[in-house]
Amino acid sequence: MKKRLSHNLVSAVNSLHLSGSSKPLSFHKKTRFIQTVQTCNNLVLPTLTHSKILKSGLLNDTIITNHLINGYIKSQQISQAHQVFDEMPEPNVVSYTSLMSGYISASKPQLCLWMFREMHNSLVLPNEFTFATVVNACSILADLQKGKQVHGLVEVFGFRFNLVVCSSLVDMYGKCNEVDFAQLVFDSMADKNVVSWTSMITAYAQNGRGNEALEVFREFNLLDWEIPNKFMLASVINACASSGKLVSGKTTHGAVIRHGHDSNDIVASTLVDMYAKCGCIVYAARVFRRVQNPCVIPYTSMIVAAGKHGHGKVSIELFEEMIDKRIKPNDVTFVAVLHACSHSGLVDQGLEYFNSMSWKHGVVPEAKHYTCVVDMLSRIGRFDEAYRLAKSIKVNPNEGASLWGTLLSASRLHGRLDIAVEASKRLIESDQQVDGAYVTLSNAYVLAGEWENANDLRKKMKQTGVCKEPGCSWIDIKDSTYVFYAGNISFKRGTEVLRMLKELEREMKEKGRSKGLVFVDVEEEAMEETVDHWLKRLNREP
DNA sequence: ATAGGGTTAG
Repeated sequence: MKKRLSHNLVSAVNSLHLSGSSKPLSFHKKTRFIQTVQTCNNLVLPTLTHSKILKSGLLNDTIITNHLINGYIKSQQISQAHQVFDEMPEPNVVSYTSLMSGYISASKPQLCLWMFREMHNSLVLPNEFTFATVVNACSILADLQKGKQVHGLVEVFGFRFNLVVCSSLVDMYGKCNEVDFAQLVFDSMADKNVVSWTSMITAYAQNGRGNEALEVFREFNLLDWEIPNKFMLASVINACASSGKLVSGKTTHGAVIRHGHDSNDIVASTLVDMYAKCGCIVYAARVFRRVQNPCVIPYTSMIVAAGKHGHGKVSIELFEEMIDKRIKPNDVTFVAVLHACSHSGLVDQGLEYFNSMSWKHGVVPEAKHYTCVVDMLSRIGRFDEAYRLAKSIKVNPNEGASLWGTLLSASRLHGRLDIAVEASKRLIESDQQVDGAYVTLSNAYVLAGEWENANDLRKKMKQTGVCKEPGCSWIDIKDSTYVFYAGNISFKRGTEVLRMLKELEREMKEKGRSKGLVFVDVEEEAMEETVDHWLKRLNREP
């Protein structure tokens, strides 16, 4: 590899022979030059060739300069690329589009949009590459408004029949949680390929509509003109995981093996995740151990899987194993570890990991990590620390919602009304999950016996039209899905379930694990009666 | 010359 690089370097210089002379290059030399820049993948080469081009006066040649821009982008020197762009007398579509996609690979999608606006103000017209790129920026930002604007321009410029542009539109609508729009675009497409089908499946899978994702997958298979690839299979398994479909998950696992994708890291990660979410931790572990040289992603999935099943110690072992193998943990890995510690009561170890993130592993804690720690501390009743930590960081509305939401539900469980009030105030301020905040706070009042406050809050909800959709869980048995709504036991064998819960509660109390279960997830006005009824019943019973 | 899809938490 090293040899090839230095060879490139030499040939770059040789192919130019430019020093001093400003003679136009021969076609042959230009081609040689372009080939050299294309293969460059180190930091020195673009700069070196840049200076050669500068001396030769070739910087006015748009094609040559575009190659230089791409050279800088490939070697991750986006600001240099932009500088070259700025000095171009006549940038064309490629110059603009290259820089735009450069900004995306530099994880600066905002600047990609900015470049697109610049382009719009110039006389250069966008092409299908430009649109695919800018739509991609919108989906990374999950910016529906921008996405729709760009979609309008796609129609205006006549790219609505372009396969790639439409695939990225499907993806964009999916990432913006507008699955029905995604379906609309998908249905309007004349040409479809594995990528567009995968985008559609992913859109459903990532929006909690696993059934429809599987339906689309079935439709794809019925066409029988292309076989699913690893991208598609990963997405389908994700759909199974998020809707708890073990049987479909196993069937898809079969397809993964048949198509020879079982050695793929990411596919294995989705399988680990799917089995863990469907309750089969043993299968999850088996799939994980079969991965040769797992990278950070399967490790993280397995850490999550163990943590979810209450094996926090195993999560920690996996983390340490990973570090020993010199695999660098990322931000998600730490969420997983902290989450695992939190759910297994390994608070001190969790705090230790949290404090070592930055200096030991080079991962700067973000809001989501603070949220985990707040969760960890408040779970065991260390509210004052949790509250202090939550107050100490700056968050955007979205992050604030999960941060204060975590604190709110924990403080309700522990009956810390003061913190519950404070947390819900902040939650309502963040203008996210307002419905949930109202309900949880009102439940906290109920728990503290402050019925009047609870009623006031209910009234306020009615006035402002805030209404909470009832939460639910479900399980698939054979071909049927059984759905259970929060606060509702009016299904078959409901009383049996309640009796079982009481029994579990008794055992937990005996082992000192719980101060008592809370059965007050009043989600709807109409259910208040039944819940009150239970509450009284539960209080009456010893 | 420049473009599209997969994973991990709550």
